[in-house]
Amino acid sequence: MGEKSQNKRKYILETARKVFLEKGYKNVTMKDIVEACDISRGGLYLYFSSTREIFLEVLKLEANDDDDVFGSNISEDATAADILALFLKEQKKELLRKNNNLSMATYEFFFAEDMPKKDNFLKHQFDSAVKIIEKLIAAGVESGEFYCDDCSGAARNIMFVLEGLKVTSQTIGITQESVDRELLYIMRGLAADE
Amino acid sequence: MGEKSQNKRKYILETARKVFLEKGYKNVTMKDIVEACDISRGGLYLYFSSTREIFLEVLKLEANDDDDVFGSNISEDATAADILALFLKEQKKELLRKNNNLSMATYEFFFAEDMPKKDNFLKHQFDSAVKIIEKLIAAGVESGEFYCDDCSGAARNIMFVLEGLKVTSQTIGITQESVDRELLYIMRGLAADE
Amino acid sequence: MGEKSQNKRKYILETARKVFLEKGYKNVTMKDIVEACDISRGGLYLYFSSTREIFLEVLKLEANDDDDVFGSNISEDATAADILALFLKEQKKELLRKNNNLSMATYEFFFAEDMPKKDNFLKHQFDSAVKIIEKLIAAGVESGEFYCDDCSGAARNIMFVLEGLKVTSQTIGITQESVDRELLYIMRGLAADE
Amino acid sequence: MGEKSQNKRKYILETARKVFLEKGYKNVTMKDIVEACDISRGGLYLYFSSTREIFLEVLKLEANDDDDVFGSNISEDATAADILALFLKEQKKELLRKNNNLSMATYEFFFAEDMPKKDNFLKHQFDSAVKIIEKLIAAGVESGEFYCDDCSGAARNIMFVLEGLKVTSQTIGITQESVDRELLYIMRGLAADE
DNA sequence: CATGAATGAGAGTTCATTCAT
DNA sequence: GATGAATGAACTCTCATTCAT
Repeated sequence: MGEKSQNKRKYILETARKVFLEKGYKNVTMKDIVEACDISRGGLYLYFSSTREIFLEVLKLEANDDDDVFGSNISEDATAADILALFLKEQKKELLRKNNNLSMATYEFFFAEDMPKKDNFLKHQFDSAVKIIEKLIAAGVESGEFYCDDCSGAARNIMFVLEGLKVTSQTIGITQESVDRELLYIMRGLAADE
Repeated sequence: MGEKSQNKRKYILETARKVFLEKGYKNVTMKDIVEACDISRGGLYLYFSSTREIFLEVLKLEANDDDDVFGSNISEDATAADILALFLKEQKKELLRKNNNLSMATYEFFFAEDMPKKDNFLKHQFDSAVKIIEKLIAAGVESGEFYCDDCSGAARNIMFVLEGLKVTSQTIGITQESVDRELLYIMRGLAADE
Repeated sequence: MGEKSQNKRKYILETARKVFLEKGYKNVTMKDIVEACDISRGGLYLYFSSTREIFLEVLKLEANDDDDVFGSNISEDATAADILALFLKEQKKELLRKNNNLSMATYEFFFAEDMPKKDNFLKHQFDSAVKIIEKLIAAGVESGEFYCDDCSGAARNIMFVLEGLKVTSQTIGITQESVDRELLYIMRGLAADE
Repeated sequence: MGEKSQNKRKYILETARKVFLEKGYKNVTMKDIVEACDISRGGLYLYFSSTREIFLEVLKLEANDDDDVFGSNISEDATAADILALFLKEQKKELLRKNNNLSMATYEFFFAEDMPKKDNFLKHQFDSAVKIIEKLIAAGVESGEFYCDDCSGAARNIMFVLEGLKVTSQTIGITQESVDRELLYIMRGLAADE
């Protein structure tokens, strides 16, 4: 039965997600997932044939969930600055969310596996985020909220800082104050009155 | 003989470095290192007892070598802007150096292993780099080369961007133009005439 | 429905035959046959319960088909020598027929499985072939075509040579010339003018 | 220690031989051999990496032992007929030796594995045996013991018969009388007074 | 009859680690 | 110090076989 099968598939991915959350990527074995799901060894192979495949599927689900980030909670009359602030706030939440966050495993995955650098979905995510931010800044400049003579550069800069924060939060840790300070620095850099 | 022993130790670390360079961190086994060093399995254990320990030692050596980065090639009458530009240029070289660079393995190591976040040498490196950049900027402001009302924030921002570039270069790839653009963006942000 | 069921049974055997042809005996799994037949795993078990059983059934069908070998294409006034020559020609065709021939799998089957040596149908085939050849030779001697003072021995000798050729063709290969030479040698041995 | 290592290697091969003798080729697993040798799983892999490899090595040893067959027990003044008779007697012994004989496993091996037909040592054995027999017959003709106008054909015929006997003895069984009868038939075919 | 998801035993393989020499 | 054979735990993966639907 296709539906039942789909449910089980989803169940496995959700369970596997928790395992990756806890143990990272490379330390997870098929056996770990089998045990976490409480299914048989062979049963797992009916659905997926490697931890790599499972992790990629988990990431896909994750990406779908993330798509909502921008779409919701934006009131009709929000200004560009409001939206950018909201976006950064979301990022901050993400950064500080210690134990419900796949960044660690994701980085590990991308470092441990040979992924194509030109065409992977991390790149797509990065590039599309840059575009969105660029538009927001441009809109802010238009409306007089922001001052910026290189919207594209500013957008990229923001994304690199966020990336830096993200990786830093995983390797050397980062405090809430640190994040606030960096995001504030960014917003200030765009402020019209500068 | 202590000296002989030290030499062998060093030989192992240098050889292991090449292995990590080629295969990353987690994919390297004690066996790999034994084979690369062409020593006996038991022999390796006389010096090190895990890949983790070896990798940490390799990183220590690496860190010592890196200390020279700032110390050399700076002429007496270099201005703050000169020095900062030089520093960024070094960073760029590092970023683009594809195959003689342990970043990949280092990131992998920090993601795959449970490291203390408060006290690890990546943090020390980061913090001391921030301090140095901050001083440079302050000196530049003093001399009128730079304009900046939050030297500390600017320094941290630079380091986060660099970290973002570094991780990005490993996961989704980065072109020389991209690096140039980002570094230019940073320098412009400090330019006095802004 | 019995008839429908019989058809399916036959379909499975015919499909399985192709699989054995391609992969031999021991390398074929129930899964292989299920997939080749495009039926369900459980479905196959309704008809057969092991590859061994299936192979034996395939061989039975095969044997039935082989019974025609002698019956057809023999004109009324054929002499004993003609018929023997025809028989050897058939055997030659069989020997050289590379890919539509179950010998390989059959040998493998008999070597890999513990079969009773006294009572298996290979033995029946062998023994009845010996008898037929013996009669042919006797008839040839009667008619003056052949010379032979041990028809039974000659018949067995022919069958052993054929068996040797058959196994040799599978293990170390055999050329058409080789086969011709051997068959000619046999016929010459029987020739009356020797 | 190379010598010790060689001894163990030999011990494994001898033990494995017994296993193949008992269970054939394809039914033997690495685990079977490990258990028969009473060594560790990993230990076996230090020496061999598959049952195929082990079987090939066993066959090599076997072949070396077989080389003596012709060399020994031949008195100075033996005639060609004597030597041929001796050879056939050896073959007979081999054929009837039920449980100390790798033929079964060897055939199984050659059927189950994809071996090159042009260049495998079975072929070498076959071809060189043909040559030896041919020479023997020629010598016998020379000395007046044999009559034969196609020594080469006769030699090949003998080998094919032997091959047929060999395979037949494994698949449908063969009695001592049968073997005697066939060998006698062969010798008679060569007798000068025919 | 037929399906196909599920199970679990078992084969293959690799390696960290030890230890007698 | 140094060797490398040996161990055994752990992991991957495949299938024969069952059973609820």
